[in-house]
Amino acid sequence: MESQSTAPPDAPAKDYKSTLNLPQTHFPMKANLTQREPAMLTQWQDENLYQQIRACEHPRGKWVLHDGPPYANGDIHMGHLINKVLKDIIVKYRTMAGFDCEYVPGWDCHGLPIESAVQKELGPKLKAMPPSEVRKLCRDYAMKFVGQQSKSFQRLGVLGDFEHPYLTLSPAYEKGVLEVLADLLQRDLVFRQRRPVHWCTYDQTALAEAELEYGPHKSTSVFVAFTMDLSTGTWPAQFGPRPPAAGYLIWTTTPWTLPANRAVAAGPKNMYVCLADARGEFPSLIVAQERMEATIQAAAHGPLRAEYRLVGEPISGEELADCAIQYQHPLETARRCPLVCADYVTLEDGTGLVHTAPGHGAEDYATGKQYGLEIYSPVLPDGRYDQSVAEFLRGELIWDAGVKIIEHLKNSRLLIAENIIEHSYPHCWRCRRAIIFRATEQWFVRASHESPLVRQAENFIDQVQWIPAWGKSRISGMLATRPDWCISRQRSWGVPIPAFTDPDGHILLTARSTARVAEYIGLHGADSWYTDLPEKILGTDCWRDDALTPGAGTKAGHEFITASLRKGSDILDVWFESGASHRAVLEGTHPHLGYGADLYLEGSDQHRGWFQSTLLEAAGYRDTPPFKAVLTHGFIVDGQGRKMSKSAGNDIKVSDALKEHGADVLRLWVASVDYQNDMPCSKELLARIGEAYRKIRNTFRYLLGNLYDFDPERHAVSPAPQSIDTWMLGRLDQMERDTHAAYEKYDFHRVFRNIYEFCNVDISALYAKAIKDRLYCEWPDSPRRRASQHICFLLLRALVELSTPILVFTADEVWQSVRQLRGMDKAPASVHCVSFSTHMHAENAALEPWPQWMELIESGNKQLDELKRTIGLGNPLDSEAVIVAPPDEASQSLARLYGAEIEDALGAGFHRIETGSQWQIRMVDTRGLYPSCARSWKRRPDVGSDPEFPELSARDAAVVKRLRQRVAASA
RNA sequence: GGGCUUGUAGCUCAGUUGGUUAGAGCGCGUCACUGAUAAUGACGAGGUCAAUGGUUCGAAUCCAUUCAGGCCCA
Repeated sequence: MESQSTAPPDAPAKDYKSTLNLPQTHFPMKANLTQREPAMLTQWQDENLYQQIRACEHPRGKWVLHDGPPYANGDIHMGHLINKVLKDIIVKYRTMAGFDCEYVPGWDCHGLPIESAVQKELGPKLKAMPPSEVRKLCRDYAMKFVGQQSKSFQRLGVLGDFEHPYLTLSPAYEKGVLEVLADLLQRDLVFRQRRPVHWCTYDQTALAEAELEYGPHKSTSVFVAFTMDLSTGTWPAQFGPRPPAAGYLIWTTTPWTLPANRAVAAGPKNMYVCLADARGEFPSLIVAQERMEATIQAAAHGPLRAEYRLVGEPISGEELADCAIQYQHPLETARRCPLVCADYVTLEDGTGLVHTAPGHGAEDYATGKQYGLEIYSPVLPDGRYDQSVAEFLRGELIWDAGVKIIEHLKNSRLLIAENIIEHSYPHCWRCRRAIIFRATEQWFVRASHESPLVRQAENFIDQVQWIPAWGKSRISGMLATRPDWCISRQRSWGVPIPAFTDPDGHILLTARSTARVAEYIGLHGADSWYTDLPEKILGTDCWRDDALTPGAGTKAGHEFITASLRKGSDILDVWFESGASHRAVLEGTHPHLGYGADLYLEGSDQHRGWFQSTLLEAAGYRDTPPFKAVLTHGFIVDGQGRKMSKSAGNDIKVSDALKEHGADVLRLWVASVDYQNDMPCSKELLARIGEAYRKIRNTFRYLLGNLYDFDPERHAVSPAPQSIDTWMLGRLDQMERDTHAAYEKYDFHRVFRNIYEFCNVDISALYAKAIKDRLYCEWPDSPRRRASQHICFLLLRALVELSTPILVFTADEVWQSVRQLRGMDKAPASVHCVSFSTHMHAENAALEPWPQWMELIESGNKQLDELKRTIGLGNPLDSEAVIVAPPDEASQSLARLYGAEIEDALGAGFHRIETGSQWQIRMVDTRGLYPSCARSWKRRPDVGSDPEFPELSARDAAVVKRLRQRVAASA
């Protein structure tokens, strides 16, 4: 007798489960990526998958993404991950789209961080070691991290020529770097000039910003009056009548730099006033209005005990400079120096007038350059004054000179006040001693705004596609304000600047000599610069060439006796090295890739870094840009949008995330966020992506499971026009086109959304639900079932293809199951060797009139929910869909045509058609109306129509009969 | 402080040239199914569109300012 539930536990009825076509697959639901991925990776490497892909046909030709070299230092972090994964997604997509995309990974191997790390390990032993020894240790250090990072990148599923990466320490690369330098020299774009650098007088070496440690330091600060030469310029009327004597009052914490003073800087917008001594005994003083009180106080307690007070009106720094009154140098009475304007002058302390020594400070240097001041630095490497200073200071250690200078100023009655202050000051990271700024000779590339090189670079910028578009304004802005490029570093670990100096101080660094050294280093490596003799490197006893003379002039046809030459000890800025990769790699070590890469892809910080150095170098000697497009990504931030850092404790380690989620989940995360902005990442977010991954994986599993007996060659059937199959095909077509468009535009989060929502909504909630009955219950070969299987096959194929660039492991895992399907044994062994299916499905696809049915289905679902809550209707199969159609014949026949599809889409047991004024649907509880079929669990009036199977519906009875016949026939 | 840039539901994202009641998926809550089962389905609740001021008949959208982030500089 009828029971209330569909499958009573104690039902005596026959078990028809074995007669159903239930899904069968070995594809596991649980991904277990942490184990499976490394195993797949090993297999890829054993089979040399990358070379297999290279060997495939690539009908659309070469397309080059040129890798920016990460620094060979430390473990990889999330920044590396997004960069490499984005690159890999693009390379894989374009490969599957028919392009020949060779991916040559590179590493930046030279530079300070490695050298510092090695020096730290060495400690005091360092001093006794020649550069070539240090360089060997640096090389070992770099190579260790190249190996480590290479492994990590590959673990992320990145495919490329990891067997033959490009390394900036390889002789072939170094050769390319020097060739670029030679080309720039050829075009007169390299020059030599003094510039202040951080200098440790104890270790007698230049230091980089990263080698400084800021800590408290006691300095003697002095207020010094720089006597104005009132015979120059015009005394400003606002200050009242011209006094007999006056001075610019400066304040400094480094009195030892006073000998190198070349100007006084005023803030152009600051207001300046004139102070007069109450007793008329001392010169008037010019100071910033805001510093007036502090100055009067200081002067009152200073050695002169002067009592200053305000006279006249204030004027701006700009106006003051316009008065053009020079001053007498405090230590060289014959020298006259100007008052200039500088934006960095602050009013927080001092006098608002800044003592400017262009040879002893970065800002002072900039001001010096701007006003054409002498970059004067009379300090020797050991911290003693040279012979060019006042006699009483010659040979004096600068750290001890302060006292003498102050004494001298006191005697000249120029010292208005002095006191000891403690402030934060840079110290050498190695010896912990205070450092100084000291101007030394440096090599520069002419890259400031007026330079022809920058004009060419700006021209290039217009020809490049910047993604996102604002990258263009960003790099343009940087280029417009940049100074000349200082390319020399006083270091050992890098590519030497191949300059030679003869005993008379003539310097040899020309296009010709550099090209010669490039060739030599290309053969013997840069180490040979440190070990081999000049005559061997240059290959001649006498080299006739242009020379830089000691007086900074040039001399043509100078004869350099090579045996007497001294090799320069400077190396090139590492940015110069990586900026030459277009020459060293694309035209050098991998010439088939060619100049003019299709794409550079790095973090947006590289607008100042690699993009710019590449652009500048190329602009120095090429007519076309080094890249056709530049794509940038943002930086990782945490769940709150704050930057990630170890100290903040919100950082996520790649190794941890990999251990927890596997590479494909991390790759899916990269694809899921809009990388053009900051990319939020947190444990929570990754867990969320893990769920998305499982949904996609289960969709694959469902599709595979229902294809266990399907042979696309033999069973492919076009779906009936009214079938939901046809709608599914229409959605697939739409989704494929949209996803390809998104890939083309590098819009990976749109790719992700398309795929994910397609799995969730179109397949899982609608299609898979609707075709369950026909797949499970119909005769295996029935056209209705085969048509749906055909669609499942197309869905599977499209989904696996479209997700391959992102889910590189899972897609290949799915692919192995696809190959096991009937008739698929000829498919490529790896999905990575598959090209995208070119056929879209539009010709068979039609979405109409499904939007209308979707509304009915939505309404039906709501009613089912209502029935569930009110009368406890659990299973939709225990309901029927009453489709109410308008009375016209067209509507009625439409309803008859689609009725069964709507029934299935709702998971209902039966449907009827009624006539009404407008389209409607009504869900009816049929538990008291029809019996339930023991096989399909559908409640329908035709259950029991076959007397032989009273518990089955007509369709199920027929199928079971046929099965019985087949079993009998085969027996 | 300067250049570039971001801010729409708990999360990730859509929101065309300004135009009804701002959308999706996930997550969350409730329920159902137990023949996709450590799966699956249904329904539901979530938003002052960062804030303020302006332009407009009308602003998430245009303008200004502010706040909070990010990268690069100083």
